[in-house]
Amino acid sequence: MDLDDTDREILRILQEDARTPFSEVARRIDMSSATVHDRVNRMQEAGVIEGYHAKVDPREVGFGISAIVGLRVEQGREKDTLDRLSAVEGVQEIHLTTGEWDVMARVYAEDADALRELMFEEVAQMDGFARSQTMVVLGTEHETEELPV
Amino acid sequence: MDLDDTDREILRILQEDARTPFSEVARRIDMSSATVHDRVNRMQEAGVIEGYHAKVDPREVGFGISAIVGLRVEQGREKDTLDRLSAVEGVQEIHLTTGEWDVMARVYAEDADALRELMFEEVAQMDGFARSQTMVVLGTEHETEELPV
DNA sequence: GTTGAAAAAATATTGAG
DNA sequence: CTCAATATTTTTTCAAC
Repeated sequence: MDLDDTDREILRILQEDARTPFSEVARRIDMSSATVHDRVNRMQEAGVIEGYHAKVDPREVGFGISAIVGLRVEQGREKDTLDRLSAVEGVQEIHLTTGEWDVMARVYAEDADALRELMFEEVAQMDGFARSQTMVVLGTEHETEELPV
Repeated sequence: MDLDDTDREILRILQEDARTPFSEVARRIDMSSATVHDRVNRMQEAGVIEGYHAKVDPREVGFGISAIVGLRVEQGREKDTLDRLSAVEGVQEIHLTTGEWDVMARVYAEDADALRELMFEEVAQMDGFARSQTMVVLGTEHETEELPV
């Protein structure tokens, strides 16, 4: 889909605050809210906007620790192995990558103990993983949901 | 902040679709919309809900490639180095980690060429980084914005 | 592709149990 | 904390340019 400057402005506003009323978006970009509505609909249908999500603070809901995990997957069974990994609660992202690891995953757990259990008793024991490395996140210096559109 | 089951249900709904009208949230959890409104306000004020963001497909806005980057930071100048890294366009996340790398970052770029430029001509040249490794994301197997609350 | 206006729906607010 | 009623805003639709 081709996006013009108006579309990009709308995206910027909704990335920053997805609950901004269309009427206010319209005010800010100096157009009618019907136009905003129409453009947002088209961007949703085209898959440019994939959804709207409330960002919840992990700590406030009991996830006191997270880690970035590198994994080596045994050849020939990637699909099945990753499907099982996806289903593990606390596993938020799984990316196939070049370089040192086949897979990089982001996992959340309640505390260090739960993370140990998750990694060493659940993930590392799963068939299909040859090796893993857990990098515990000590802190997040910078994090944005907003792409520079 | 203490969250009860009702709060958690509201969080689940808003994590899945942040634009769900409060009246519909209320219907689904069988409460009045005033209650939902009140609870959402309290969760916002307490920082449980950090915001609402439209999820935009990176490819649709010109980011055809992304990478997970490991970095070693020279001791004694972490703060300044990471501040400068945060300001680089396309750098979405920066986490301090244990293990092989001091810092893990997620970066987005237009294409392989732009990623090379970003990494080797911008980041790797920055004072303060001793070493880096770029793991190009070949695909994303699983990704959710929703924490299992 | 955009607009303005009207109808439908949702949200904010208030007072009370 | 929750509800119900009301006042205010917003969303949605649609004829018209």
